[in-house]
Amino acid sequence: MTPITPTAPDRAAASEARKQRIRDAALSLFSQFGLRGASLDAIADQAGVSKTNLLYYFPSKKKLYISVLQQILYTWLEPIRAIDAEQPPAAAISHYIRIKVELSRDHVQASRLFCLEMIQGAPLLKEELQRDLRALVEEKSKVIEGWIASGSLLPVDPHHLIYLLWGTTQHYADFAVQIEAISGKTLADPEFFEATVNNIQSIVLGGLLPRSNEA
Amino acid sequence: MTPITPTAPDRAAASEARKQRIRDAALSLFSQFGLRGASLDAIADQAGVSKTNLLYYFPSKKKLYISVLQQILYTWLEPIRAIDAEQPPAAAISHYIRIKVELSRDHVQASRLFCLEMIQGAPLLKEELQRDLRALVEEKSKVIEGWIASGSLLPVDPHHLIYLLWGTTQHYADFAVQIEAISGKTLADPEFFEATVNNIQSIVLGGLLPRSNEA
DNA sequence: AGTCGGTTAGACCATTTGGTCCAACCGAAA
DNA sequence: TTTCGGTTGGACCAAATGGTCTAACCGACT
Repeated sequence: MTPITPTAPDRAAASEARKQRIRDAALSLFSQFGLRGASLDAIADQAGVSKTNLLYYFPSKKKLYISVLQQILYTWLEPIRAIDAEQPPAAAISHYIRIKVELSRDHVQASRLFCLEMIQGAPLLKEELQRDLRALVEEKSKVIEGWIASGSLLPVDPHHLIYLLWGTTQHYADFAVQIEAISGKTLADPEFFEATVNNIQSIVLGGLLPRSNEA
Repeated sequence: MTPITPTAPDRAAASEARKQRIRDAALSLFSQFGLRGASLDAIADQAGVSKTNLLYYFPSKKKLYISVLQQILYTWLEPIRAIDAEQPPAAAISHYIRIKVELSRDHVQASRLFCLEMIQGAPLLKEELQRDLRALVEEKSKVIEGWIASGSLLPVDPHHLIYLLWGTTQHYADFAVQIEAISGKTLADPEFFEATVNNIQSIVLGGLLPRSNEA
């Protein structure tokens, strides 16, 4: 399948492992300090590799950054792909919220890097956002509108619903420090994780106000 | 009130204006590239001031950063202070959402700098968060619990409600690029602004699911 | 006029940083 | 054994960066 490796396969595997170690270190530092704020020295250091070696695998800082970004982008947008019209909306949205909070728990750094890139104006992702993500959101909006038309969902603008879900779930990764300062808990705590999922689900699906039983 | 200025008041005023110009430029660059990513040269340049002059007013980069951060912190946490037990919850929360979305519209850079600082672990704000913000949230949580006890709000964990409100509203500032890529609109557009506020209010207060009229 | 303190900027410095160069290494094929 | 391509790292470089030093400026008060 892959082109025959010119040297022993161990060689190629070791090389790929090294690349991944570098990408991991890069994610760790980029997600904390941004593209400009993280230095190649620091990344190479954390990866346990010489800077020259890093630049052998990734010919420039920007290339490394893009490589890292590409790798997380797919994972990041996966949950929304899974939203599916066949399910009843309550189940679909509940499931989406859970998956997204899981993502915030298990991929904090990816979440933060994504956020950093957005804050900076997404110079490297703008095209992809405008093309792929926009189409994806449009498709899912159709699904939501179908639910509304069938009367199983109250009328809301699908876009804003999606933004609310994104914003809320993402918040638990990006602002984890703040949340920990206030609640003293992290998503790593299973109880807090469940409480988070349940509360978001209950507010989004049921709202805050009790329905006075009139009419 | 203030100690008598040793020189003419114009002098002091001009000086303060300059300081503010520097802080503004600093906010603009720090909020885009972070503490490490923004350079003093660039800040001085954008403020129309020599780098030496900048360092005359703010003796170090870190001091400048802290000064900027301090200035936005108060503004940033003001809306939650305004939540008040006397109002009915629907009005109080609706109002809070509107104020917060206004903040995301009018202080994008402040929002982003705040977000950046959180992502980095808030090394400079952690104490203040743990002390002031925590107390503030605790106080407001009491108010929310009062509403729940009186039956005018469905039972939710106040903390998670607050996080949901923060996350959702903040999202419109920090991820403005993404939102613009998808919706093609900005909060600067009055219609989009109103739609944003209304949709968040309606989802948070009323939820998504229609209440089947049973019982 | 002189001077005094707050203010401003140009020259300069040490360190950091992204990136290049060259010599060496190493396992496999000839 | 030699050689060869992929791999590795130490030395090095030019630019950028945070910060200092020194000299001059300027308006107010004597």
